[in-house]
Amino acid sequence: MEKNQVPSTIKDEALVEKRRQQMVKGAVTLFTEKGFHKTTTREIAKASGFSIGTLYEYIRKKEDVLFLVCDSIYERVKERMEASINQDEKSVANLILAIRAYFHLMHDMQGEVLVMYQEVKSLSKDAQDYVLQKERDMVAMLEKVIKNSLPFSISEEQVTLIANNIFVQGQMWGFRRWILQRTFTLETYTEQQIKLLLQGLQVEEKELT
Amino acid sequence: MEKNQVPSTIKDEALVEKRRQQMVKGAVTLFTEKGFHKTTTREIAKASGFSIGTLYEYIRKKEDVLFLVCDSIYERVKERMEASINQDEKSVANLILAIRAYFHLMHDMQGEVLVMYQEVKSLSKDAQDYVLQKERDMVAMLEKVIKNSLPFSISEEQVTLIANNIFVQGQMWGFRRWILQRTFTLETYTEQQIKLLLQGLQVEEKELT
Amino acid sequence: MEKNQVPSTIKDEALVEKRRQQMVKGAVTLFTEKGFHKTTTREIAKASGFSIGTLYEYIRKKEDVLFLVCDSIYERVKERMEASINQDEKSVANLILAIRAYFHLMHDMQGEVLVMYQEVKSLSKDAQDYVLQKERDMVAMLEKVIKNSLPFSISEEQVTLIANNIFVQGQMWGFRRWILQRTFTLETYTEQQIKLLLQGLQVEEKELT
Amino acid sequence: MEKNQVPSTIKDEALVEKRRQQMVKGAVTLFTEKGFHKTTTREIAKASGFSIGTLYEYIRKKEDVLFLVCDSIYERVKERMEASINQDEKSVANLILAIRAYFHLMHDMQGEVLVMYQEVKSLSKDAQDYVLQKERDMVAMLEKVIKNSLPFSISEEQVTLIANNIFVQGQMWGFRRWILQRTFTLETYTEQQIKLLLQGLQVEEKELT
DNA sequence: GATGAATGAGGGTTCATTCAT
DNA sequence: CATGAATGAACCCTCATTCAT
Repeated sequence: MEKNQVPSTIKDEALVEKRRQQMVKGAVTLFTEKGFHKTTTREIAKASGFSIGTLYEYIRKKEDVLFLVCDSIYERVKERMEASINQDEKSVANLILAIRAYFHLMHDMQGEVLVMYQEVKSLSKDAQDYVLQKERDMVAMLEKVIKNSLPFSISEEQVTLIANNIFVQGQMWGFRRWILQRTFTLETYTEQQIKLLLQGLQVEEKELT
Repeated sequence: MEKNQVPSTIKDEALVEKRRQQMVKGAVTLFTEKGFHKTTTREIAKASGFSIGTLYEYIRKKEDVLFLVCDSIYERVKERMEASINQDEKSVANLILAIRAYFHLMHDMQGEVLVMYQEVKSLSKDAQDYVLQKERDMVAMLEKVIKNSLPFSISEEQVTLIANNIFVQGQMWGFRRWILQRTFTLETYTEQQIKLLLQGLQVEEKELT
Repeated sequence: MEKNQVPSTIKDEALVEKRRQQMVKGAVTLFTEKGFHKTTTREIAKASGFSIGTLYEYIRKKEDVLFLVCDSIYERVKERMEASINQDEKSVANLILAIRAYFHLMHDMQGEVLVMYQEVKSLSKDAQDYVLQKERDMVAMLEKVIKNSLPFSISEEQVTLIANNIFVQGQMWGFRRWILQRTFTLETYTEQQIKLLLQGLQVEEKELT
Repeated sequence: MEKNQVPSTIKDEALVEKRRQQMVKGAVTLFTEKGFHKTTTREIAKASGFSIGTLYEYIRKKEDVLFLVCDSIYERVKERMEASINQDEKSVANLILAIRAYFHLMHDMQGEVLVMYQEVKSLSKDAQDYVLQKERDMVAMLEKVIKNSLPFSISEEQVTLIANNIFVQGQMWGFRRWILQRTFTLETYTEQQIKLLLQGLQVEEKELT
């Protein structure tokens, strides 16, 4: 289950990679502006810098573009998260680091993430499952950091709940931007959410180093 | 800015109301299953129990159906929330009551809410503003309850943040059902979120009556 | 297995019948001139006297037009043959009558028959079977007449062979028109083929009344 | 009017010949399976064992492939017929020999012949004339044998008619295979047709040696 | 000579919307 | 008021053909 779920008639794999990057970049902009359905394949081709014919050398169906976009988003999210945090370090500081990194990421990828959430249902069942799995992986990452960072143990359930809370709070920064970004900056938003969370976990300030 | 944003050629207002209820009911089901774009006007007409010609006596454009759906959703949400809570009562118990009522509501309206979030961007700018305002009203309601329920005062900012957290946690129960409803029942989910919240607010258990 | 193998969104059955007649008429001309593949659906619509949108209210796919054409051809062939001959009369004269009627028919429907033979393979397997069956019915009709008309008995095999010979000789008049219609008129062609056949069957001239 | 109606950019004529043989072989299979129109040039290239670019070094247009196929078919038919019979021998036996050879040939080339008949109209007028001429040559060959083989004289017209009958009866074995090859083997089919023909010609059995 | 990436005209089909009945 | 046949703009996708390497 890889991105070569989407076959191409082009043999040169490096070229396929390059063209698809162009495609994803152009498509994200368009999907953000008008949504998947109102974006035409010709527009995607144009925004990607090639002709409609060429577009279809690299995908089979319009839906494939959406899949490629979703795939690329999670790939980038995963990359950046893995670069930012240490999943195995055992300290609350690491959890805070992870949240900051994640919120920051969600800030940078507001458009992409919004697109993904509004359009996944246009994917085939299979593709949806694939994307959902990536999301689960992401949440699992957060769960691991949470477990490792707490000096005392909490139930699995609670870990799940908190991980999901953090996950959607990150997305919410982009989804509900019209409301939140009027009151908060990314920094104040991040710090206040962290504070609320730690209080909820009853972790003393002093325990943070 | 009311639902008569959507004009009809029919004079008999009671009939208009009745027909539109049929429409919304049929449309929600269809939109839930296939999304707004993949649902045709003919399907909406059929599901509503009348002909395509008749459908267009009660709306101008397909988008109007979506607007009517969104409007109806918020109408029902507002009604039920107002019936369930007392916005002016000053006690933490009232907040807990409100959260329970809201989560329960989100549970009952999973399909509708999901549709709304995935399709609002298909509305015209004006209609989007209208729906967004309804959402703001809803959040404002939560903010009021939060402020009234706390025995000590917290900053406006924090109230906003908490209200938004509660708001999306309610939606999240439906949005992320594939993950959450595997681990929690609506009750365990609700109670754990409440617990986490109150700890975050550092409200002592005993303060609840 | 009827012509309502091809569903229509139009409810008024009489209208469906009428529009499809227009369609078949227009399509046969076009198919004769340029073949099925080189004829566009827009051309069919135009030749039928309605818009492309209307065309698709009466069919599902372009292939349906071809099916309707084939179906209509055999329907007309069958009608005319049944009107011209008496399947149960026991005389050689009746066979001669049948051949004359059939050749005459093939002459009148040269275009249609040619189209059918050149394009059937563009039909789905199911539709092909349906058309093939109609053809078999037609041959069976000839076989019956042959059997009834001979004063002595011949083998089943020979009946089949002769029926098939007559069948393709009729079509050949249209298929090979560039060669045959230079040498023969329909009448001389018919009479010579009849003569050859009867000699082959060793039926004495005098036996014909 | 030769096969070099189809120009090639390649100078090496032997190579052109070789590549075109590969092409025709691959194309016949494809055309038989899916017809000319539903076969893509890429498929032809692949089946021929070279790239699409190379294909176009040996032809100008897709239609050229069809022409080459038709040309090759008649070339092979002519070759084999000339090898099998003696056009100048004056005996009924020779006619019988010719028919047997021709039917046998049509049996071996069922696919090819069918393709040719269903797709010729896709050729340009010029190419059609060229193919038609080859067909006329073939019929003329049969006419010559018929005339030479009869001990008494019959009219030109009748010769034409009989030649055409034989010609289509040979094709019919392939065209109507679903019906005929259920009842006959190639041998029984051939012998019965010969018998019927000779009776039609009122040639006594004993006259055959 | 051979390759295969690029092109874009053009085809089949859908569906929101209208309007005569 | 209700109906449903008619319309055509617009969309997705294919594939013959070219040309730089």
